[in-house]
Amino acid sequence: MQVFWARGYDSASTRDLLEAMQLSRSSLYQAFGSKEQLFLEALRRYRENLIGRLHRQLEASPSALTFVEGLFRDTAQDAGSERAAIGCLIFNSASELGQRGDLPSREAGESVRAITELFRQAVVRAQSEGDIDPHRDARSLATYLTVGMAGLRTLLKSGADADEATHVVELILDTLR
Amino acid sequence: MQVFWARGYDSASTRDLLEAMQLSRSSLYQAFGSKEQLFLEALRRYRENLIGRLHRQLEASPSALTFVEGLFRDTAQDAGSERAAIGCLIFNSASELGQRGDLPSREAGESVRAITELFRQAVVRAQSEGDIDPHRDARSLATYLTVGMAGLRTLLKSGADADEATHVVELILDTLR
DNA sequence: CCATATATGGACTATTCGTTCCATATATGA
DNA sequence: TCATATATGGAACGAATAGTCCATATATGG
Repeated sequence: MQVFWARGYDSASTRDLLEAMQLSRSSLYQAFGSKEQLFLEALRRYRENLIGRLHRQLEASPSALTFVEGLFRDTAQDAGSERAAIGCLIFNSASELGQRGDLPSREAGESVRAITELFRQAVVRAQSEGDIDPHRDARSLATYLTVGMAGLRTLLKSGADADEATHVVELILDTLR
Repeated sequence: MQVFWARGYDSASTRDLLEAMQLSRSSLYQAFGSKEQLFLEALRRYRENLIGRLHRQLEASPSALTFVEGLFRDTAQDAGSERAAIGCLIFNSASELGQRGDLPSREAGESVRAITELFRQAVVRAQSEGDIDPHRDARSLATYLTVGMAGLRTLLKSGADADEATHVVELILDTLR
């Protein structure tokens, strides 16, 4: 998974994948059938891990707003790190695969939508907690947060420092209030 | 250039490039020396075209704010088109090449910064025109717009429709006012 | 018109790509 | 212990990869 994560779908070679998985060639094709299938499994697993973890964090948070704030601030603070340079597999894949119509492309789109859905739940809860105006459209605000996170990740990849990223994050979060 | 644009740096094969440029193998290597050099030239040319065009649009605009608004709204309205699926070479490259340290990667980062600089000029002018509070930090607002555009492009690649994108764009633009 | 310089077509490297195949090793169940 | 199923290592596949080379075409300048 880390191989697809760091190098992207097309550029990840089967040799890299075999080495990372400590697996023989035939074992991989016996277990997954193709590079495409392996990618689909890796992406789904990444998504379920991510969404699951974020969901638990959201539930454990004193308020949905502080969860969103913490998520964005932590991401910004990560500027310059190895993690920030690699980014997020979901946004990486969406950017690389675009709308090319095959299964990996559609799966990437689905994963972006799953992130938006997570954000939507957070927004709805923040509305019920009085932190966001309940009359505002939760779905649009959620998509806005997805756009903010996707853009932030691209900014970090372009080499922005933590200061710059943090200022931007505060501007993004201002919209919620 | 369209080849790098549509397929990315790594995945663009020399054969595709030759065909698109109507050029023979030896001619390409005589003229550019390597695929990397060719990419650098293509990216610089794309950037100068883009920045130049946006600069002219900005100058021709009745106000800097309407220029920014028009740019974002037009991009959102493009949802579902071929153009939107391909995205922007600069953000595509920044996302693909990340911080991997080589020349193409650094050039992609520079190009993102060039976009931010264009936005900064627009913000400064909008401040002088009374559309944006002059006390706000123009540089942060400019980076915010870069993040908004990068995120918007990722959203469009993930298959969002024009309605969704337009709502998000209005939220992005609200921050300026 | 001829000599020289540059541009080009296309065959040719060596390597890597994703995938298949088969012979052998290991595990499982009777 | 033996038969059978599954997992694995490694060789091999044809196609595609970036890049090189040379012989020929084309253009240029005297």
